[in-house]
Amino acid sequence: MFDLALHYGEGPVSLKNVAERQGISEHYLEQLISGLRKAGLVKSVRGAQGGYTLAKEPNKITVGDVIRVLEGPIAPVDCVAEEDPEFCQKAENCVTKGIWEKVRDSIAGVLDAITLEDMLKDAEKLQRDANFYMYYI
Amino acid sequence: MFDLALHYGEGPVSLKNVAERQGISEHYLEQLISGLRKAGLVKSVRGAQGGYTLAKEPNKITVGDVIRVLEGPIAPVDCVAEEDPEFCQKAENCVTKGIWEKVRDSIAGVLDAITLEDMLKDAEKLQRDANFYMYYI
DNA sequence: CAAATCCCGAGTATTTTAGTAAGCTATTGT
DNA sequence: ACAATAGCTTACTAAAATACTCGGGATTTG
Repeated sequence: MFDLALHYGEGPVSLKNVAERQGISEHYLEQLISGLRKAGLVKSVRGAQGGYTLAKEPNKITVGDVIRVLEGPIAPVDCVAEEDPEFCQKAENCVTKGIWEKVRDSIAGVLDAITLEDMLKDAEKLQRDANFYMYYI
Repeated sequence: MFDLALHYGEGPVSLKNVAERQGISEHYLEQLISGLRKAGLVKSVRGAQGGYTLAKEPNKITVGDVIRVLEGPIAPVDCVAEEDPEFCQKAENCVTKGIWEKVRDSIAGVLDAITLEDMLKDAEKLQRDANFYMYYI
């Protein structure tokens, strides 16, 4: 998704290209992006010169959106999963459940606050810093 | 650890009792508490009438302390583990690493802010609420 | 038509998790 | 002394999750 954000507005990006640039197997990417497409985060264009594009602007997609599709609902333990939490008999007077809920919300808070656009900015900064050190040495 | 906190100041608590009260196998508890003892969070007393006690007051032990012993260093992904993070070639200009660091710190922040004493208070409240509903119905 | 791509379902190797099992060692009460 | 209690240690295991690979089909473009 970061790679797609990087080329947002330049037409469809093929998985072959993403695979090469990011060092991830094309087959594996296909599997991952399938879910992202079904979730409406990317659009696909079939056939030669086809590929994928983000379905929304990079600042409208959060890391939380992506993670929830790829990894499932945020859930430090199953009984406090964001979706379909696993039923537990002891839940009524369980002291740890409240703790896991706090953990879950704190994770979600972080992930939902970061957009793909934020990642682009961070990447630029990383690049600038790398260049700085290059010249310095 | 919560059960030991519950009986803090009453002498050693045997794993047999903890196992019965908390519905966890005694054998499994032995395995878990072994690490907690080595980490200095509990003290053991061998022999008949022996058992375990917290090594510090409940307000001096955080959930983070316990989790780190039982589950290892906090690490949403291995490359940002609190201890001995796994080396990654791409780390130099990895955009996601920073995100995972924020997630890690946010989890640690929650867990380190809750003490066993806090859990005792929460448990009391859960108990009060349960009683309230019992009378109400 | 052929090449480039997306699309889909199955299969797999490794690791982690949450335990079980068996047997030893230390202490205490009678 | 000795039996009962309870801690201590190592090894094993069953099930699930993870991170993939593999093969083949469906679409579109030149």
